[in-house]
Amino acid sequence: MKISTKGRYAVRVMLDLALNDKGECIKVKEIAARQDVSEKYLEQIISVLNKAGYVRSARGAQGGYRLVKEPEYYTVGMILRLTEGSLAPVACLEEGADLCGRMDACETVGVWRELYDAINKVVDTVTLADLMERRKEQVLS
Amino acid sequence: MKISTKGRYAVRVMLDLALNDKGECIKVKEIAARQDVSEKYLEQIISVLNKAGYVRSARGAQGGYRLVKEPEYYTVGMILRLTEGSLAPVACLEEGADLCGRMDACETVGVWRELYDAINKVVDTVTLADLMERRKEQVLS
DNA sequence: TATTAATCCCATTAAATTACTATGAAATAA
DNA sequence: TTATTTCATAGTAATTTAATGGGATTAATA
Repeated sequence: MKISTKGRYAVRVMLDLALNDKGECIKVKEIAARQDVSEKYLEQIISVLNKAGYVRSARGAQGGYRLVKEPEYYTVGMILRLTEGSLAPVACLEEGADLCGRMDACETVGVWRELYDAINKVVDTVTLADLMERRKEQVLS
Repeated sequence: MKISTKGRYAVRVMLDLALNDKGECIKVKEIAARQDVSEKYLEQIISVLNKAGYVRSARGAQGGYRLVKEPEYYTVGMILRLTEGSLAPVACLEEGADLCGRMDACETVGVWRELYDAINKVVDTVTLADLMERRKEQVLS
């Protein structure tokens, strides 16, 4: 039941882009340095964000990335689902899952559904803007 | 963010013992047949439940397992934590985790903590007795 | 136009985890 | 004493994770 580095790093990349937005492109190298993670690995992760249209890239010298929409727009859930896949705690709850033969006899699927709902509720409620706000509170205290 | 078969099977084993309790020992072979999972694999899982004192074993012919306490006593959370380990979505929230250097600067740990709380709330609220009850409702409908 | 700095793309890999499988010893009822 | 069961430990194939590496492409700039 762990979120992988891929998902966690993706959230941190998006937040980094939001926090350091000065109207210019931000390079992977900068993000990697600030977040202290492998540049090459971040490259892969941000490529997923790029293909999904969450960030826009500029190639060549002085290139880099920026968020396409406002920080209010992106929820942690969107980012995690994109990078981690479904957040369902069991495969049979995934959208488009081939239905399990025990489904109607299954006494446990109910808990997993509740768990799934609880997880979704949390991650879909928090946006990048919320995380930015929290940071400000941290700095003040 | 998946619960492994180990954790899921453990819940099913415990529930199977609760549902099929007739005052006698229940053999792994029976449970494996009912739940349609590998006997040998279940043996390993139930051994964890045994060592934790959740079930009691009787060795030899006519041996088997039974729940130590009432189904009301066991929450899904207890069983999952025992078999899966901590349900924390990130390692730094685990009890006894060596603290991350970025902890105080970390803008994301807040969401993970909320997620952790939400997960714990669900799994700690549901007991085996609740699952037994749900099953009855399923059969009636 | 040449250089430099960046993204883009694809392949590889070491380590860990998952989900078993196998073997055989030890205990106990009949 | 035999059949049946748990107990303990080791092995293993497949998958996933978390990267690393090499090189092609693009674009600003000197």
